[in-house]
Amino acid sequence: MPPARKTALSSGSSSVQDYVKVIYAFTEWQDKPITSSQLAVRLGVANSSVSEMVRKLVELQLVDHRPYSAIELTGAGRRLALTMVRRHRVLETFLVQELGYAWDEVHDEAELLEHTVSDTFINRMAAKLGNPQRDPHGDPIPSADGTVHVPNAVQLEELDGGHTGRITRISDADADLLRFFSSEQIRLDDRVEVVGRRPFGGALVVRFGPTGSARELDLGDQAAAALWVHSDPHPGCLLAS
Amino acid sequence: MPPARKTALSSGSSSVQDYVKVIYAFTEWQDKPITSSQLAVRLGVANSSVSEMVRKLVELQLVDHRPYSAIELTGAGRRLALTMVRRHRVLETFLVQELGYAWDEVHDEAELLEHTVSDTFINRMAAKLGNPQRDPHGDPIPSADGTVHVPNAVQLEELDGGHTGRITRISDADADLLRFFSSEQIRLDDRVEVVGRRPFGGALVVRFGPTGSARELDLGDQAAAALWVHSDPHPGCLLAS
DNA sequence: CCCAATTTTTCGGCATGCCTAAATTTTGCC
DNA sequence: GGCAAAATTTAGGCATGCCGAAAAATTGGG
Repeated sequence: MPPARKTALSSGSSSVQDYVKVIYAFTEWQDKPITSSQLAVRLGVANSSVSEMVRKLVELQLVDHRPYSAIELTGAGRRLALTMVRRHRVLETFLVQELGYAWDEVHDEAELLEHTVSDTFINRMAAKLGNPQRDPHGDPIPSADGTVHVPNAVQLEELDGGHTGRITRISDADADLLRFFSSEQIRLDDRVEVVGRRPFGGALVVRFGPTGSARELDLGDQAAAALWVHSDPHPGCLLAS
Repeated sequence: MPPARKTALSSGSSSVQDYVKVIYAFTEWQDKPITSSQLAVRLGVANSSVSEMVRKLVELQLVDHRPYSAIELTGAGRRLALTMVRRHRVLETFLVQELGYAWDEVHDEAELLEHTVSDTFINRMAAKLGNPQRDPHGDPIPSADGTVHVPNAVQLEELDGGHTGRITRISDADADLLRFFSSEQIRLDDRVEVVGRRPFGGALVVRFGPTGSARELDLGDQAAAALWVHSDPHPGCLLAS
């Protein structure tokens, strides 16, 4: 008897889910596919572990991979990844809105729960929340059928002086950073203006808050990379025709 | 460096938690400690697996055990078990009250989640629910500090004809049975009267509902064992002086 | 173009938990 | 009390995922 034939789309083990999720997250921003060693770093495992697991993911038809080349999700892999992303973000939203968690507390809890909860559970949470489109950090929540609307934002880091915009996304990867943003009262949907950059690769100077009472602030590289901005059209930039 | 020294009270693996939970659940009703083979049946694993795991539980000082004799929880074991029971029952209550789950849907979901959630998560759920004393099946919810009030109920099965009482607890072990109770409109806190027993080990005849419009019903052994009743004092029984 | 540095894979090992089959110990019936 | 049946433990294996070390493939600088 064949061993209980996986529902194809269905979960896979907790490890499989993590691998697929990280591969997806990488591709979401970089346009290059992820390499074995980058995957190892992000998962905190040895390169050899990645090699083995990737072989398994190929068998499960979740990724495409030729030896010594980069790793790309298949359609099924992408669907699984989107399921995991949806779970994670619905959970985070629920923790904040219904259970009074703070911004910086939700990531780790969601990271654990996302592997365990049923689709029913997620969908009922989402329904209770009114099927929100984004989570507390501004990350888009894929719908149950797997569609996502990724807002076209850029990292604050990449904007030149003079640009203005609205914060649409704040990376939840580093809880300390989130606490820093909290303490500086930097929040989703705040307006922001890039003033300039301190010389010799120094901090980014930005202005936050309403145009009258704006606070000026120095942001280090990590902070500037964690903030994603929907940039307003700018005189010096004709890309947005 | 010693390997990340367990917080003593802290979780243990998912398997350890299940073993401890089943050992506890058994002792909650039977006054004899559980044997190896009974444990195997309840966990759905082979006897040999139990032997191995019990050795590990002894090492972890969660149970006491001499070879070939029964298995008993230590203080730490009981504390861990109560933590798990609390988690399970808070989860069940939350699923029913906040997410609109039905009675018979919650057990399996809670069974999975109880191993994954943090204490914070459980305590915030409990707080949101107003720190309930019992779950949707009437099972008592241990408080965060590990105190439980077990209502002194007996299985309906064990009552003789003529006894009356109130249903205080309905075992959630069998979802089909729960659906049966639902369809028969048998609910927590309903009054019940034992009419008698069909001859030759037959079904138990009981009467449910308000004294005027009561329905009479035959209950099989499994159904009668799943219903726990707080029995009223009875003329023929002088145990409650 | 070639060789050394880097990346990736393979190879043996470890830990967890489970299994079946084979001891071993206990129990209960006569 | 003895002996067979039942319960329990030990022994040897399997699957999953991880590791470090060693081998193999790729790469990039001279």
